[in-house]
Amino acid sequence: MNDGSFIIGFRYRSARSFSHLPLKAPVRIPFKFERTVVIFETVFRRFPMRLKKDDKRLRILDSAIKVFAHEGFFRAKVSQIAVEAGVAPGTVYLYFKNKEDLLISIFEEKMQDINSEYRAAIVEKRDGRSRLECLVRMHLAGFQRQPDLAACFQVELRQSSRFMRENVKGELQRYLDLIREIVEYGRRDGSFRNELPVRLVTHLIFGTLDEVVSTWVLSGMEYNLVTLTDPLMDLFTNGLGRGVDSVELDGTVGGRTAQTIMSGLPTGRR
Amino acid sequence: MNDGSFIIGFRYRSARSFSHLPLKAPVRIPFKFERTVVIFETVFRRFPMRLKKDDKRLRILDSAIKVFAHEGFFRAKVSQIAVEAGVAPGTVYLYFKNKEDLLISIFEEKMQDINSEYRAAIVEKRDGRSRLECLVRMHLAGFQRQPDLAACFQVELRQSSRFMRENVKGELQRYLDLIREIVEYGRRDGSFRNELPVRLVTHLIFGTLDEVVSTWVLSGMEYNLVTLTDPLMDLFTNGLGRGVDSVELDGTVGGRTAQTIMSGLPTGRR
Amino acid sequence: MNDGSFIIGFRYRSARSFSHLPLKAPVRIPFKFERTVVIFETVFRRFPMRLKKDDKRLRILDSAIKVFAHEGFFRAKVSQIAVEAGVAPGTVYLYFKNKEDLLISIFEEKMQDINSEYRAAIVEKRDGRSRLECLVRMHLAGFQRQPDLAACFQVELRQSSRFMRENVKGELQRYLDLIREIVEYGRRDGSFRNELPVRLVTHLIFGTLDEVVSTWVLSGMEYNLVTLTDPLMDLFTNGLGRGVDSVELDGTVGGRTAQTIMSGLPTGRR
Amino acid sequence: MNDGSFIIGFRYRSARSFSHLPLKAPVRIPFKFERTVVIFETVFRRFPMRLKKDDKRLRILDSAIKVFAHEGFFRAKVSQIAVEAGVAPGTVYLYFKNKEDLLISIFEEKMQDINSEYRAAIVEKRDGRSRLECLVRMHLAGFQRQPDLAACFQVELRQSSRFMRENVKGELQRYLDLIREIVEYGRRDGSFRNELPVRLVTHLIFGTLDEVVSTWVLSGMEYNLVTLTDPLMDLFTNGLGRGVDSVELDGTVGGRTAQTIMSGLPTGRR
DNA sequence: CATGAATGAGTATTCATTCAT
DNA sequence: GATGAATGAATACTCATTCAT
Repeated sequence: MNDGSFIIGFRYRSARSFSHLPLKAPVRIPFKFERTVVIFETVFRRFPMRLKKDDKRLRILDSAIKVFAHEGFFRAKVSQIAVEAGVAPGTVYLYFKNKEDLLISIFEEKMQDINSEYRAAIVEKRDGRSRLECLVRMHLAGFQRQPDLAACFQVELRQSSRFMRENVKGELQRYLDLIREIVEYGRRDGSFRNELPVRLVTHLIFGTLDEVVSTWVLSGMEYNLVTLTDPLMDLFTNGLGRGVDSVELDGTVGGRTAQTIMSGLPTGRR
Repeated sequence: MNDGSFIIGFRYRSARSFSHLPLKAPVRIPFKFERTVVIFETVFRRFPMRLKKDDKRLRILDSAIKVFAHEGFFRAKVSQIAVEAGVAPGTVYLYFKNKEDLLISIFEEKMQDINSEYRAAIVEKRDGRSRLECLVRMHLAGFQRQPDLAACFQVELRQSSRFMRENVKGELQRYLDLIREIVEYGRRDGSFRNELPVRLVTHLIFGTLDEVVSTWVLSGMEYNLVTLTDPLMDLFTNGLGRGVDSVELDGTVGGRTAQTIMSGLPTGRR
Repeated sequence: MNDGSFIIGFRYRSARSFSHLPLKAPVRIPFKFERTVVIFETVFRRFPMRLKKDDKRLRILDSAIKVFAHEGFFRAKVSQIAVEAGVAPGTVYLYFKNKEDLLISIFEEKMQDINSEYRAAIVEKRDGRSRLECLVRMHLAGFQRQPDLAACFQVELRQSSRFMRENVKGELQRYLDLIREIVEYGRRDGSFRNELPVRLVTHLIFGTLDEVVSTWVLSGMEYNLVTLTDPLMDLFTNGLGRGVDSVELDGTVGGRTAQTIMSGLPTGRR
Repeated sequence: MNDGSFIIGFRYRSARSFSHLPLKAPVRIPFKFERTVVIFETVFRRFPMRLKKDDKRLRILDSAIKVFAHEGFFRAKVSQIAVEAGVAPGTVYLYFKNKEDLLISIFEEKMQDINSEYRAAIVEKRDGRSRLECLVRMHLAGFQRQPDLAACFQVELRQSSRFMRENVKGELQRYLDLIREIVEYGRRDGSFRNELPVRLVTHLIFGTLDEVVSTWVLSGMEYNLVTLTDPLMDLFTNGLGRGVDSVELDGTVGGRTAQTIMSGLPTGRR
């Protein structure tokens, strides 16, 4: 859809709504449009900004998260989402192109927030291992905090073939990039082995986190996800192996590591 | 719309009906009828099809795998599956309760085969590491051999809430059990560290394999999955941390690495 | 979509349904297809022909005529048509692609009948004037006999832009051709003036018939259309003029003509 | 979809908003937003639009003509009309009761103008034939000058059942009356035959003009309508029959022609 | 067992119209 | 008067499932 053309202006919406933005192009307008949107609206607008509309849009998006999480994408009814959001069904279509756009938007916008937030937190850590631990912890904590969003991400999002085809290369890719950068950073600072197949490691990390969260979602979200951070970090960094050679040299290493790993695991789960 | 092409024959007509013809040209049964159709159904149509029932059931199941993989569960039409299988739509319901049952059955029956086959192969390996490698290799090779099944397992199967709720504890659980047993076996024979959180390790292994296969499916299945076996095994056993080789040279490195790795962790949390 | 592949079979319909046809290609299958359909089904079919289906299709078509005539195309509900035909709404879509296809089919099939029937009747007349009168009479009588069809033709059919674009050059054009042929025939046999602008005359005749029928439809179909045949023929052949020159030569011509013209007109209408 | 054209403004946003710009390029307002859109809405937007109300009402009416002509009544969107007129959708409802009222108003008001104008022109002609010719010429020229209006009249107006029922007796009737009066006037002054069935003649004239214009509209308005005036007048006055010239030479021809014409008619019917 | 014509419940989406600002 | 965001009624069409043959 995006053919590089510019669209300036938007449906049913006063241009002024964006006047509070610094407006460096491109500005994504989250309505029905599928193109880059730019506004050169520069001067002398004195009427007040009404942000209630954004509120409405957000309410619809959050309702969609809730309904998709509980009903599943295909079973979810747009009218139900509208009711949850306290709007009429038609209103949903003022803000989203269609039901699938709703699903895609959930992913894009929430993932965008996640990418920004995580990246900001991660760059403050000074070594690869800390960065990885930071990511793991935030990943688990984030889904724990927003279970419906977790359900959407882990299950429903995969319903959309358009999503699968187009968006893996979008925000999700940026998430994978973040992981990859952490691995590469860790490789350089000596946290991780130098010869690591980076792409595969990225899959290992993401796949494991994904699987752990999926299992948590499907199990009814009954335990604390975040407690898995430490043992996961241990697995990531040390693997399953006895560290055969080092153990041979120093039997105590295993023991010390063991304590570290075990601590923090929910006892009930094991 | 009429472009001068000819359509001969009809939908919902078993493709099998034409199997006695010397048809060399690819015979495609349309779901959308936007193609030329010709029937050479000329003679002696009364000889019975000698096909065992199980054959028919299996054909339907395999058609379902194909169609689900290509169209997605919700977009797949039962009539499509029937045509691919060379039966009437009603016939599908002689063998399966409904569309979802088809999906569940795919998983249950194929997974059962996989569980049996893999287990048989694995018990022949005499140590945990070999067993894990055997599993990884079979997992990757298996999906590589049956891409449609892979697509079903990785994506479509998650559509069914009934599946998600009931069947995770079925054959999939037995697959996870197989992984867990391998890990425990390896722990006992010294292949793996003794203190491993087994369940988490299982997720790490399964999640990684899952993610690797998913990525392969979504990337268009263009590369060779099986070649990932060795690097994956390395990651599983050794993790990301700097490790073994350097340890051989300098026993203290292991310790140092451990310290380095741990540093930066919020002390309060450990 | 048409990639040159062959598709064998058609939707939900036994090929035998067409076995009663002489099957000179092309055979229009009135389902969802938008292409010519040909069957080379030649031999040894012993099962009985079930023509009930055609009956059902016809019932739907006739219901559509009735509902379109009374409600108008856009206001007509497919479900209403189904109810009138005594079938389920979904059944309509087994026989017609969509609502507009229903409208187009009404026109095409009924117009086809009309063209065949009228042409057959007309060729038996041996001079242009008789042929024209035959056409006028059949046109008026035909609509008089089927008022709902008349309403469809005169009003509803024009709703369909697809109709307007594509079908004016189809069966309707064949009707106009019939008129044109009559005019040309009459020109050759001396019934009509030699220098007539044939196309314009065709419009004059068709437009007048159309207008007369439309007026009749819109007036509530309260009077007898057929009685207008003779006066219309007089107008067509003699025009409005006093036949100035001839009248000058022979005053009686006007009178004789007058009697001819007036006879047969419904007195109530004038 | 993107044909390189620029569209300035956006949906539901008054095009008028841009009327103060030195816009030379054609400004097309999109209804479907599949084009590049740019807004140069930069400055001093507070000067009031000095447009009389009647001007606004007229602009809406003219937009409606354009949109109805291009889209058809049912497919036309009120919002489309509003954008074309440079007003908000709600504004349309300040001037017109609803969408259908818009259609009716087009007819009533434009037809009123036509009736007045034509009548004024016609009364200046001193004999029936000249009057008829004047009407034919004005009819053809009028539609030629306003093709959108022609399309509305010929096609869209028939969509409205309310129109068909109520308004045929309104301004359209006055147009038919005008024709009838011309015929009667011509009858009295000897231009036309005395015994003409006036109402039928009115249909003949109106139907022919209507058909000729419809054909012109549907053919893409590619030829000059007005040039049809003379041949149409000839047809109206002289009909199709062999006539005048030969009569001058041989008075008996008229009789013979009459006989020839009549022969072949079913005697019983006359 | 097989068939496939018929069913009819179910829903995303549109757009004329309103009314608070 | 003018606006345009919000409304919500209205409906064509699909397709899983059934059951008479």
